[in-house]
Amino acid sequence: MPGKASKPSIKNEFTAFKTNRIVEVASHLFYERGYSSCTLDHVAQRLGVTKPFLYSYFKNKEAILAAICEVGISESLSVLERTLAGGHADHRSLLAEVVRQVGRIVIDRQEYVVVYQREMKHLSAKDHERILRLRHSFDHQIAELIREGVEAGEFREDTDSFVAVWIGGLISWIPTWFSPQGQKSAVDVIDQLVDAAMRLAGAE
Amino acid sequence: MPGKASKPSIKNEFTAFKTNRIVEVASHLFYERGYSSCTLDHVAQRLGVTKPFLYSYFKNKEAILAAICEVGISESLSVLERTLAGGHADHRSLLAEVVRQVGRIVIDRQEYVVVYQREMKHLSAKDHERILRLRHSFDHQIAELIREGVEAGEFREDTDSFVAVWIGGLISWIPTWFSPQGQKSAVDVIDQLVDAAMRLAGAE
DNA sequence: GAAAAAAACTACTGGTCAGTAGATGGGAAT
DNA sequence: ATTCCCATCTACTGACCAGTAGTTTTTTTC
Repeated sequence: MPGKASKPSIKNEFTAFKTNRIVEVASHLFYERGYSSCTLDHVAQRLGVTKPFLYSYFKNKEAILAAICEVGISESLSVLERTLAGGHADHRSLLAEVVRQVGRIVIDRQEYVVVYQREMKHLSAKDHERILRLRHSFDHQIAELIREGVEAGEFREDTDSFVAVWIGGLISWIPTWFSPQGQKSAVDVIDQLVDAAMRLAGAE
Repeated sequence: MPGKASKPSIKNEFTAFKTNRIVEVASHLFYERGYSSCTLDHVAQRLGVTKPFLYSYFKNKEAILAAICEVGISESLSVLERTLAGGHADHRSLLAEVVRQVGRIVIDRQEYVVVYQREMKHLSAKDHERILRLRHSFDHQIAELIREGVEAGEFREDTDSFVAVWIGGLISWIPTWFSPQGQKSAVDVIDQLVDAAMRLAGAE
């Protein structure tokens, strides 16, 4: 059961491993077929187990979805906070670095992010609210970063801190069109993303 | 049945009206509950009719979805072409005008656009391909507009025409966060959108 | 206004699926 | 070796739903 803080032990590691595998496989299938059209029998089959197995690791189908939805945003938040803490010279390079790292996450976690965006509304009110708070915290910190950067004269002074939302959109949009098999490599896309974010912030 | 070119007549107008109402109501319910979780009985009930009624206007559930998905992109395309035709002075104002108009469409047709993005994968291969072609045509024409603008020296010369995709992302992202009840009015958002698009294109 | 045609309805089917009760079997403890 | 326990499974239920067959109601036609 995720969200439970336990002492580390061989047993807990096994449990964590299995929980994780369920989330991985479910995420992939939800991505392919959509949450409502993907059955738990499908997920179980792909894992080589049976449906009741899933129910000993998750309360119900929705709990699996919640676990999936949390991955992208909580990783992004922790990268954001780590980057803000590690002393970067100026707001410009700070923003660039955050965008670069989060861009990497949404590309690596592409399917999780897409499932989150598409299926969010199937979350229980509680899970929905919790995850939305994480998202708002992220946007808010980016907005703050931009506000400070404008004050410091590093971004064009007519830049509204609301561009944080536009930059968030840029990032969130990637997983819907990016394909690892496409012509553009992940690195190319991330470079372009960083460039686009800097343009939006007015940092030339 | 949509996609049928018939002589105008009172009868056809009635049919078109009913078809349209089905699409409207279905779009709203698909938006709220998701395509797979929304039953045709629900749609019928909301319309004050019964399920077989729907089947005399659409072949099946997927056909209703296809009709919904087509709205946003086909309106955007026709606005794009109208704007390109109506002689605008320069590429800068041409791009601004297209973005403004399409921004207006995605806000007005918010629910249609979101359903399209979320539920696209439930379309039949045929419908999916047809609608994707429309989308690509749009992106391609924007890319062309930017390429010409760069050549004409109206946009920064280091602007890759791939920013068309980023601008498309900016636009497509709006319906997922914009709320008519929110603090920001539609006009504000569109103004900001146009500003953001111009920054991405490197038109200062 | 009767007959024919069109439109919409009632009532059903066959299949699907989240979630559960109780069985089973293999490892740990005594 | 026997008991117990935990993980997992088999087998089921109750509800739901896309799509349809055949009937009724309304409109059109003559």
